Amino acid sequence: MAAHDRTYRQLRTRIMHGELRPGEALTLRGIGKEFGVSMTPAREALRRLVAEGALTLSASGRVATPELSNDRIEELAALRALLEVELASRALPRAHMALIDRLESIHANISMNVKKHDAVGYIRTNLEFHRTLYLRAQAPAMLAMTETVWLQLGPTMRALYGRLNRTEPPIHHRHIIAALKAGDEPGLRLAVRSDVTHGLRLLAS
Amino acid sequence: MAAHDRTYRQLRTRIMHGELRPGEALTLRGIGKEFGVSMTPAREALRRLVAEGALTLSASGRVATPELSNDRIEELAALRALLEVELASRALPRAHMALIDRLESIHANISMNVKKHDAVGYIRTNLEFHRTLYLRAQAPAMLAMTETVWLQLGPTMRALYGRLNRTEPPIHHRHIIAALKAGDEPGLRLAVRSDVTHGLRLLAS
DNA sequence: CCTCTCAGTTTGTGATCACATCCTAAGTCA
DNA sequence: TGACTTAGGATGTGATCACAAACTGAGAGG
Repeated sequence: MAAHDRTYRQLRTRIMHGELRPGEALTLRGIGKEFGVSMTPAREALRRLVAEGALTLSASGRVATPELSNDRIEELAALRALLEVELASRALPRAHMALIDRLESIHANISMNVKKHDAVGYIRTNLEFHRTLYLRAQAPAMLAMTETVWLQLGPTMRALYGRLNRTEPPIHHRHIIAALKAGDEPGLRLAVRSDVTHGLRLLAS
Repeated sequence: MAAHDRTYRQLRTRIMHGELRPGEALTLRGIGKEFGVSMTPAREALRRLVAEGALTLSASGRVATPELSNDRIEELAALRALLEVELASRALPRAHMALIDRLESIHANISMNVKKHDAVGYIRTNLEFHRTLYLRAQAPAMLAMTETVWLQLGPTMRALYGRLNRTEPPIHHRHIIAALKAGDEPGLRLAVRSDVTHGLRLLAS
């Protein structure tokens, strides 16, 4: 596989899972050395992430993880709500029992990560929960757009859960599963919207 | 200004305005020669557009304008509806008279382009109409996301316009302006949704 | 007339280099 | 002590090159 693509993928998951702090700087030669490639593929990987909004580019060409303003966080939360409510709604008619079982299994993993106070693990399994549901919507462009929002929020999410110090798994996931079982579309929309905006709202204060 | 950025911008507007046909291929050396730069900035510009979904990357690394399936077109239309209705709704409370005057002036330009059968001019002024309205929403991330949808639809829009052979300016723009004047939010949402999905629906058939 | 083969050409990839700019920190002067 | 200066290092940019893979089209064989 192409070196630039490998580099891109690894950096992307690191960012989405919150393994990088907001404001952390990345250099071409540093990335190149870390992944054993030259500057060229490192540059492509970084510029691609910049294009997706996962990284910011300073006026002098330096690239770093974004430090989001409160306004930006609220806007991204609104985008998550808009897109994910639609995705969940489209997934609902196709959600059979196997999907619900899988969501419950992922939910158990989330609870485990909460207990272990593993922030990265928590973010990873939480996103897995959402992605598993949305995959059923059969809307790849919409899902891709949602993932770029997750990407933009990655470093900030980490900061959020660091200062939140959770002891309970997200209550809204239970509501999502219940609404899926009942085929209750309004309930599902509300549960997804609450889950998405819940944590981010209190970060922006 | 940086060469790769100049190249990127020029290509981007060409694609968004429908100056390239669906399926048209682009090469690094060709782009480089056309814009008077070497392969390096040409590559960065192309990869950035690929990252935004404006161009597709074949398995062998060749890059071309996308040929969208009907399902994909419908999905992108749904995304436009979702995002643009929200943007219009957010712009409504801030829409004062100067904005409405400006929209009416742009609408006159659209009518002119329809009369001249100028497809590229039509697409350009039509997008200008929407962007002018959405700029008032003060939601940069949402607007950026909307523009990447426009970008993905660019070449297809051109094909659409060619087979549509319009003789009248879009009726829904008048409804949008009327709703703005009246401060009628439900009416505005409906008008924007109709305008956005109108043309694209009949393309996917 | 159609299909397969293969050599020539085109194309993307990644490495390296020279250069201009930016950043940093030690040093200097008021 | 504090602000300014400056030299050295670090960093992004763009050009060029070698190489491998993919594509193209002409020609051979059926």
